[in-house]
Amino acid sequence: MPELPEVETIARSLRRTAVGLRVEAVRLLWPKLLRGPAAGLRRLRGRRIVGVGRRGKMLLVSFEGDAHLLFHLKMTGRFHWMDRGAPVDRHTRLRIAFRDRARELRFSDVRKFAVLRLLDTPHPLESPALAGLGPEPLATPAPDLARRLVRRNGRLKSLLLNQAFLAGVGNIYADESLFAAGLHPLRAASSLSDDEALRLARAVQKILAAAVAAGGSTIRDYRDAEGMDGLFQRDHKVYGRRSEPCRVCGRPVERRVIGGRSSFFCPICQPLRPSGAAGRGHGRTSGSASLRGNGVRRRRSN
DNA sequence: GCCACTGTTAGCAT
DNA sequence: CATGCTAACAGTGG
Repeated sequence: MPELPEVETIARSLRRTAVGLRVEAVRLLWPKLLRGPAAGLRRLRGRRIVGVGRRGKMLLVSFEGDAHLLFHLKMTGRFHWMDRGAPVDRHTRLRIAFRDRARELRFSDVRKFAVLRLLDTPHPLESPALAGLGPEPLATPAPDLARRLVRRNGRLKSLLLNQAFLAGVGNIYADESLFAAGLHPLRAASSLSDDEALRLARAVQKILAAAVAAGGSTIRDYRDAEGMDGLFQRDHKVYGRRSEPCRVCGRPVERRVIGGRSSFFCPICQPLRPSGAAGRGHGRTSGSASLRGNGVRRRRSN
């Protein structure tokens, strides 16, 4: 389900509604949700929620005393505010009740892919659970992202989905970004001209920012913690539009499986081989430095 | 009933 | 480093 814009929207929703509340009880209904001993959750009793954050597609709920719940929602993870006495849906995996509150926060997950970790550190963002993630697309200058792109060999589609390469982009926003950049999902990243790489970096940022502003995309299940639908699905140009006319050129949108994921693109607007004068070869933009070469050698992390 | 499909990703083989 | 396959699980739709 949720990619960066959806998780960001949920984080904002929880920030509005949950920060400041003091925990009365945490009940884990599906023990496998939590990586680590369930007993640890008892420590949260009596503590207030002091903040809600996001890193990539991970949601971080922070409590007093250096305790944090780190959620990965995977496909179908959702939060709901419910009356404490309301019937518990069969997909509810976790309940958090608060002092002096009639409503409790429930986490549900139909497919049981979601993962929860309890962190006890003053610096959760440096925890090993987040260590492998690539940069935050909206907090990294586009030229830096472009430089990373051009150093890789894989297909654009797979690279954008690779969380170690870039954190937070999933199937919807990868396809929408590639369309916005006019680049074919099968293009090798290393074949991009400097202009193309920069175009893609900016397209990713533009699409993600617009999606956050629209509250994410509601295709099926997704809602924020307050039950609100996202609206960005209305702006999808290619995702889920197989055989429908491209909104720019009118030709049918194509669907193909790439790297095991269904991929939607317009074969005219996103040609595999660049045509026309723009974007051919490895030419550098006049007056600006190349994204390639004369770079500092990367040292391998130990 | 069967089959294909789904917004994710870890693990393993090649 | 890249790619392909499987599995984790449940529901929906043809």
